Amino acid sequence: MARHRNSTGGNPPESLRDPLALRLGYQLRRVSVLMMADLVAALTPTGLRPAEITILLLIGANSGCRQGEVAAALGIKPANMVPLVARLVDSGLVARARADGRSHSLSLTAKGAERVAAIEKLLDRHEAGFKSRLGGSELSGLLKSLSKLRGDP
Amino acid sequence: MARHRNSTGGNPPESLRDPLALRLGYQLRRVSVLMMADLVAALTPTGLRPAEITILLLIGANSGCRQGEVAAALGIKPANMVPLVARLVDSGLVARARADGRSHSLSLTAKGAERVAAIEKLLDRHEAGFKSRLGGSELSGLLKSLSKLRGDP
DNA sequence: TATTGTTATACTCTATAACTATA
DNA sequence: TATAGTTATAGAGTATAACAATA
Repeated sequence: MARHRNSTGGNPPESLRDPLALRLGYQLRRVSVLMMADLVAALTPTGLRPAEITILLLIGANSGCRQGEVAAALGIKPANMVPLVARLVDSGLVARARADGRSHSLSLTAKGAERVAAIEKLLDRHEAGFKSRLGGSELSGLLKSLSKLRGDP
Repeated sequence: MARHRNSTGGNPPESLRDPLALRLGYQLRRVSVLMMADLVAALTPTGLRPAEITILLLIGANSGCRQGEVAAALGIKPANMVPLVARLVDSGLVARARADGRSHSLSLTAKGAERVAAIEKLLDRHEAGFKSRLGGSELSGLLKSLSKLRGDP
């Protein structure tokens, strides 16, 4: 049951029918991948990856928090936090102190705080490019919908 | 500049401050990951992965389309299509025919068409669980916003 | 010469299991 | 005994480069 492309000499269709257009999960993923690729490109000059900047931002807003708290908040497995945090410590952006012998408390160094300020601006610019595609009041509704999808009441 | 958790005998805060709450890209990604995990769980009985079902759905809606068209429509690299399509062919779900010696035209087998019908129902149920978290008219607005973010005018 | 598909491969992200040490 | 972090490793997903065959 083929489409018999060009079998009658007609022009081929310019694009395929899209059965995924109304699939919420698929559309979310495509947009997420698109924004992630743009973010990675924007982060290139910093030498940091997306997961690392989320860690930096979270520590910046919660100085002295424990490593496990950061992992839980970001949905990162504790085992995967280890090399991420180690790299941030090695880069001189994060200070790691023993909190009680079995837990680490994390905070930004002065250099890390500077870097976070620069990253915030970079993120503002990165997101502005996408937000400009939305109507004036559309963004807040979108964020609210996303929050509901995550399970917030 | 630590928070001095419990240093005055107070209770620790139940959660961290979230500097990512208003970051569109981050919130999109968290929801996308959440839905993807639910989808993977829902797909377990089928033995198929998300990328494979998108290929099946696209072929189902565009019988006879070329492999490269499917790759382009789904944002999959041609090199990565090869093992995906091969597995679907081996499973007896997809028929691959030479279209013009250098291109393959793809279509569903009878078994593949049956499977797609079942998958559509499975996807309906999967997405219904999330859509139920949204208000009545919220979904269409959300899909429209996502379409704009992808660059559609 | 440009296009379609393929092969091989490498890199990132994520997941699990087993371990150490501390409470 | 439960918790926090660590180590090692495996898997999935995705990326590039080089190639063959065909238009």
